[in-house]
Amino acid sequence: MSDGIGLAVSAVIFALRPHRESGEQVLHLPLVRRLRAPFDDHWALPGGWVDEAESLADAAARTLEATTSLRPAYLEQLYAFGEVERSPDARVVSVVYWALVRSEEVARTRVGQNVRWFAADDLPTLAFDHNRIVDYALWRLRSKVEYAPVAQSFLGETFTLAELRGVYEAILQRPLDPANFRRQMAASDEVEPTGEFTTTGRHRPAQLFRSKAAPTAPSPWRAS
Amino acid sequence: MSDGIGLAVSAVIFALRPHRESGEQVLHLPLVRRLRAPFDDHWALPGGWVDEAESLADAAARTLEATTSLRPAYLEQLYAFGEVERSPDARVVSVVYWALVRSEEVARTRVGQNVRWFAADDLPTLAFDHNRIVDYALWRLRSKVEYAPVAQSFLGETFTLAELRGVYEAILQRPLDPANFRRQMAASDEVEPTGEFTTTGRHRPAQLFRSKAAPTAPSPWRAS
DNA sequence: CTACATAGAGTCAATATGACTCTTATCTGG
DNA sequence: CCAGATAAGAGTCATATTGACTCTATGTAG
Repeated sequence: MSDGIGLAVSAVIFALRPHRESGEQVLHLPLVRRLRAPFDDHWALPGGWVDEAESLADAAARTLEATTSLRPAYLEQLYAFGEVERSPDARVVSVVYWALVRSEEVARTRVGQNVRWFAADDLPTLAFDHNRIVDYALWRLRSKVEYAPVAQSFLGETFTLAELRGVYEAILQRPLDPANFRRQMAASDEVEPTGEFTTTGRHRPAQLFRSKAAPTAPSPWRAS
Repeated sequence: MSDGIGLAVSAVIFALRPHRESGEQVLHLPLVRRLRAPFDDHWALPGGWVDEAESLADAAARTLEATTSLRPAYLEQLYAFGEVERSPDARVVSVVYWALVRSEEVARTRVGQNVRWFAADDLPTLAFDHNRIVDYALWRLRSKVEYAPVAQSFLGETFTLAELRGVYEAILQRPLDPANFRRQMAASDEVEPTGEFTTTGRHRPAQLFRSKAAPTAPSPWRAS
């Protein structure tokens, strides 16, 4: 075989949280403070070593829950990073996943001293090549949201079209026309109306929708 | 660390070759005959173990050249396959790449007893989970050709639009309207006319084109 | 009851796409 | 040397999609 090569998994976990000042929904991700060298005291993506008895995806879900106690609504492999000098001293190949978690789930979570949420567009300098990894994950999320039904994973079982549009706007960082958004969703077969309506705050009640086709898995699985 | 986990690379290498009967251009890929257990005597994707001193992409290119002596015009990571029971007895994680090689390059290559080209849509039962991997690579190639300039990698420095269209037709397995294809290519900024023309066979000479934007790398690199 | 805000439907011009026609340039067979 | 045959390359037309915009319905707050 080969070896002397460490095999790790990490995850870029996205959630929507209100920005501390503006209050707008903004993409955030949880980072973990490193407690040993290399990059002692730097922030890093949650992750860990792959167990011999678990698949890569299982390892990603496990380490993600162990470090942040989050359970994602969507999980997909991002890329395997395998440059030689990614980590000083050791050779490490990281299979990185990206994940989306619902806002409810975020609230449920206690984050301690060593886990903290950061706005995705305003990160400190991270350990290893993790800044680059986050950039790539962001690019992938923003691309994928345009052609695949992933945005729903940020929301609960049912949601209004305005809420869903808010998710798209937060991801794409630009306003979308409500009427056109509604039309595209109606045509796209991604959501379906439940009969129910919001017993709303102060405006006309909005109909609740639910996702139709469950967000499809990565796609190696589509082939099977 | 972890370990006891073998880290391998494999490659799905596509080239266009005339189908043995119909003579049409068809996607082919080279497979390697296994000479030991497990799956002794089965055909498998070319690959090998990752060296401690080389990146994943380098390992893919090296093992690919070592087993098939092909040098690809395009190489991109496909997926990291890491199910527990992929390989009997051992635990192996395979980072799989997919590649495109020019037809010239194919001709230049001697393939021996233990390396053979197969039509991509008509494969035998392969070792490990390699059939599934090929299916996924095919899906990826067919998707990607619709929005990224990868088809050029099958051709040489210059080519006519008819040749390029032939590549698309072979990949997508459906005829494309010549006039519409020309229009889209003109609009797409992917190719540019050289001034030269084919000193043709028996018809009106066609202008030669070359690719404009070099086929972009995977995209973790676009972010940097 | 009035003002206001969002839900949701509809209009219109610009653009992209598929199917098709027409002209031009070359080779081949008589 | 001329008459097909064939592909190159330009152009036409009906249709679908998209962005920008308008209009009406239905709730709450005062």
